[in-house]
Amino acid sequence: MARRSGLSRDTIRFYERNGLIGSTEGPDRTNSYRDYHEAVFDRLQMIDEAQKAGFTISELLFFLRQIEGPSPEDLDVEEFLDQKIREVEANIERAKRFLKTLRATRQALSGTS
Amino acid sequence: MARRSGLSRDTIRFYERNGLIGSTEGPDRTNSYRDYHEAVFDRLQMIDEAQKAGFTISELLFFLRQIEGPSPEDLDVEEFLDQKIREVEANIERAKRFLKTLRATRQALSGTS
DNA sequence: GTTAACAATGGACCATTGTCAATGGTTTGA
DNA sequence: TCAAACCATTGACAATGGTCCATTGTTAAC
Repeated sequence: MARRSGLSRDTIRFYERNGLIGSTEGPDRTNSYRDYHEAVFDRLQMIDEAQKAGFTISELLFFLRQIEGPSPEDLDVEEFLDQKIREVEANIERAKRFLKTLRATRQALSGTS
Repeated sequence: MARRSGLSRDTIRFYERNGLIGSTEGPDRTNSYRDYHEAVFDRLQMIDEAQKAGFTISELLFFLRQIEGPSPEDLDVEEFLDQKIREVEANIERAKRFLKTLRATRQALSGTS
């Protein structure tokens, strides 16, 4: 799973410790090797994206719990999502602005040298 | 400066310790109060943006040094900038993708409840 | 049946990016 | 002149997101 997902083994176990993913006992009960559902792969991909988009572990936890099984907290989650959506949008705008600065600097340099 | 920039005093001093900004001795030499050039304000703004765009302190250091005073390392800096520009672009794309996920989830929820 | 290569666990450790607290000096206004 | 409100310095502390290590168990190839 580590190789497939591009994450390190330790990172995956770190996520597992934090409840972001689950593992099952492997088919061979005589050892303690982990086994992962296929869905865990997708989830890891999304965790990685979310993380890079600025989600903290606990935000992810909250979010993922909802995706998997809706609960009475739905309203809170909607607010949370709206909030997060605005945040990510703001991040994108900020990044775009900063990109302009970078490009301008890059231009200035190539003119100079 | 802290009030104007929206950063905490400690954060500003943290940046100063790390060489991202400079301060001068104040006009009154009998105390040890700092004084900041007007340019420091702008720089703080940009540091904040850069930081949120994923630059580390040391990357910023490298970058800012160049902006202020071009050096023989210009070529390295061009490479560095090109690299960083690609990174930020990739971040933006990733964030956009993730935004879709968020919005889809949001939609699903509001349909449900 | 031994060895290399993998797996699990627990806990220590790490870098990054700040934040806080203790201590002590300075300024200002009443 | 005294207090409230600043400022500086130093070094400890903290949260986050991992990473590493020592120990021990398992598997597989030879």
